[in-house]
Amino acid sequence: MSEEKRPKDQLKAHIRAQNQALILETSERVFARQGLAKTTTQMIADEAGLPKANVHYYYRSKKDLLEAVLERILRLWLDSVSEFNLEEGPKRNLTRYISEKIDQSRINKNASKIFAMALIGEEHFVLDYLRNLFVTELKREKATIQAWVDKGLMAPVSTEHLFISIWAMTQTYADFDAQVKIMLQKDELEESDFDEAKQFITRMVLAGCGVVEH
Amino acid sequence: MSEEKRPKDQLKAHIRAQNQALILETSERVFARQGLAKTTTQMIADEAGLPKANVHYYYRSKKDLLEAVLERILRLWLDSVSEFNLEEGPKRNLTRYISEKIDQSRINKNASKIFAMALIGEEHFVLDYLRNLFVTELKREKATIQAWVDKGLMAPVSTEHLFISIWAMTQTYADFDAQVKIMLQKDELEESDFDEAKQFITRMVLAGCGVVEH
DNA sequence: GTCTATATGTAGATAGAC
DNA sequence: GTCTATCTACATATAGAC
Repeated sequence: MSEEKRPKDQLKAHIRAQNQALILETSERVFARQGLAKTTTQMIADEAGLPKANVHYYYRSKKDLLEAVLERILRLWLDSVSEFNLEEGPKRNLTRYISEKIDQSRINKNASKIFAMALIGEEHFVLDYLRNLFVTELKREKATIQAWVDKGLMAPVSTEHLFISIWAMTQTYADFDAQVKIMLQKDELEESDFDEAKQFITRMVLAGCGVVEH
Repeated sequence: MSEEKRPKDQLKAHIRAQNQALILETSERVFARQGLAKTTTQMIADEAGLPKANVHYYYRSKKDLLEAVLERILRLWLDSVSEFNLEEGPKRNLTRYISEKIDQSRINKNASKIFAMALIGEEHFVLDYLRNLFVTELKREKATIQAWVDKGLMAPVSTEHLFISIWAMTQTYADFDAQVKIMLQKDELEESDFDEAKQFITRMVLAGCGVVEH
């Protein structure tokens, strides 16, 4: 009975996917620029070139839309940072991790800002995500670091404070870029600024963790 | 001609000062809890036990009120961190600076959060303040650090990236406390958590800057 | 699936009696 | 200086024609 409907369904599914993608991309820009609460569905609709009712057709409420944006951000985000590789040792791993985090902030600044805004506003959606992340990811990294400590490759440090510090330092270049620009007295940050940040942060982390050269 | 009015004027001035203080303190709590945009003058009025029109009598607009809150925060803030003392050398100075910044975040968490929210939202008021701060304060600190480098007391580092990192690490314990709580798996942060943060951050900064022991 | 028109709620702000 | 009542604007969200 639904045989004849398939082509039409496929077309509809295509339109749906396209419009949803357009709305999500536009929302990410507008949310990052205006702030979560100041953003209106009207602004998003205007910037996407759609009537407002169309936005509400795909995402019933503004809250639904924000959560869809956050989900997309977080999914892409996890993929852009490598897991620790036990055999390579702390020096290479920490250096790569910091580099990837800085790249992530630079390349997808809007995503980073939205995440920070949701976190500072204590959005349940983001807190729940972090709790999950903690269980699945962080515990593994913690075990890896402990193994390096046991092998004498680095000093015993608090994994929690280490990650808190690395995240704070790397994300500040995206989330508080207005402050960073004032500090560096630049109108826009260049790739070289991010490279200097990488070097400085890596140097501090490796030295602070007493990572042995090899 | 105004001789007889003085007592009445003094009373009015007293009432004004008291009400303004009440409104500012309440606003700081509500802004930090709800976020800048989600906060309504009605919420502030309710929590202060005043009618909304009374709030608008003292602060004509919500924007005026937010700026008054920010001004109060920033004024108190500068006073709570010591300036660098050239003779003491980098180890003592950096250790004290980090300790004071962490204390500041812990003791006045709401102020720190409001500042972060205003910064991420790129409020002109805060950006202008930072530009002033840069000119007056940071240039002096930069000269001091350069003097230490010249004396061989520490490695040559970028003052800008150093301050960006210290600010990021110390403020993250206040601004993103929800994230920190999840990482440390605690319902509330205790003074001991902040002490551990101090130690970890200090260790990283001193080691990363190659500060010589003495 | 699209979009105009509209319902409903609530924000910021003020007039004007006390 | 206080506070009720109200104005205006605009937000979210939806109904219903196309």
